[in-house]
Amino acid sequence: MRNTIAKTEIQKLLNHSDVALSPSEIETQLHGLCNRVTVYRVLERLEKEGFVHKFTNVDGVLKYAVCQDCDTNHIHHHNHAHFNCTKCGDVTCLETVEPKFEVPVNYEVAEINFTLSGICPKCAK
Amino acid sequence: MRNTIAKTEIQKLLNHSDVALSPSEIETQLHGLCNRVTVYRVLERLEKEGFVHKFTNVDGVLKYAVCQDCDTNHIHHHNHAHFNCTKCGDVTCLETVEPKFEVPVNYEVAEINFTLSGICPKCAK
DNA sequence: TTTACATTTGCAACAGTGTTGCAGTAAAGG
DNA sequence: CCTTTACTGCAACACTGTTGCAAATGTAAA
Ligand SMILES: [Mn+2]
Ligand SMILES: [Mn+2]
Ligand SMILES: [Zn+2]
Ligand SMILES: [Zn+2]
Repeated sequence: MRNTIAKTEIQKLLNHSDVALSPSEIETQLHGLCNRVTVYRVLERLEKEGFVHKFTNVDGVLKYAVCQDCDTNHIHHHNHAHFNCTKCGDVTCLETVEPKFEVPVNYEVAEINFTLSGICPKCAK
Repeated sequence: MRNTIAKTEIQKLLNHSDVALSPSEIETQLHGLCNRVTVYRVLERLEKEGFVHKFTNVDGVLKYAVCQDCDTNHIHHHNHAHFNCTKCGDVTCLETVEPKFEVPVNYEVAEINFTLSGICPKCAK
């Protein structure tokens, strides 16, 4: 997979962001550097390469964030929680929060999507 | 809130369904009984009245399902899991599955959205 | 039963998200 | 520098969900 300007800039954005970003947020922050469609396709590539993981936010919109441990550990585990602040709108990875649960017999769980909403520390005070 | 034909039929659909339904699925099953927009507005009403609860599926689409214990217990608790079968596409409430988790300090959790995906019992064999 | 009126509905129009096909562009290696 | 093929932009599309407004309808009072 080739290193293009769009890819490089999107990777930079995600690396420097402390919140998960949606394709449209990324497009805005790129100030017209590339087309909307390219953002989608680059993100798809970055996910395949293991640089980012994606999830669906409570509002149904896609969000992308860098993988924290995957690149170092070479193991992909994305069963952590995501937090959506209803005040500032920020969506953050809670890498340390992994839900414990038990499903009824015969259900085979492959992936989980665990999104919390409420007030984040920044907005709490 | 008034009892209209649309509302009655949508309630029937949801009551008799063992899977959660999206507005568009409901619209289809109503065979043109009412407008698309009406489905959205009726569902909104039913949710306010406490007959149904809604959540966002892994694919970002809204899903509605009847409340099981709420109407009898008069307590609303919707922190249960939802299961999305990747084979048949069915989305079901797992009323008994409630995730256990702990968030970092200063995070105030108001609601949770916990969606599992994998293979359902029907498709497992 | 009729009337009055707030609620509900249909329609049209819209915003937003995500996808696809295709022609043109540019990265990477030789 | 040339060739190959991945990548990009554009246009067009499908789908989900929302809103404003005029017309229809449910409900309760007259
Ligand atoms: Mn994450
Ligand atoms: Mn449910
Ligand atoms: Zn916040
Ligand atoms: Zn299934």
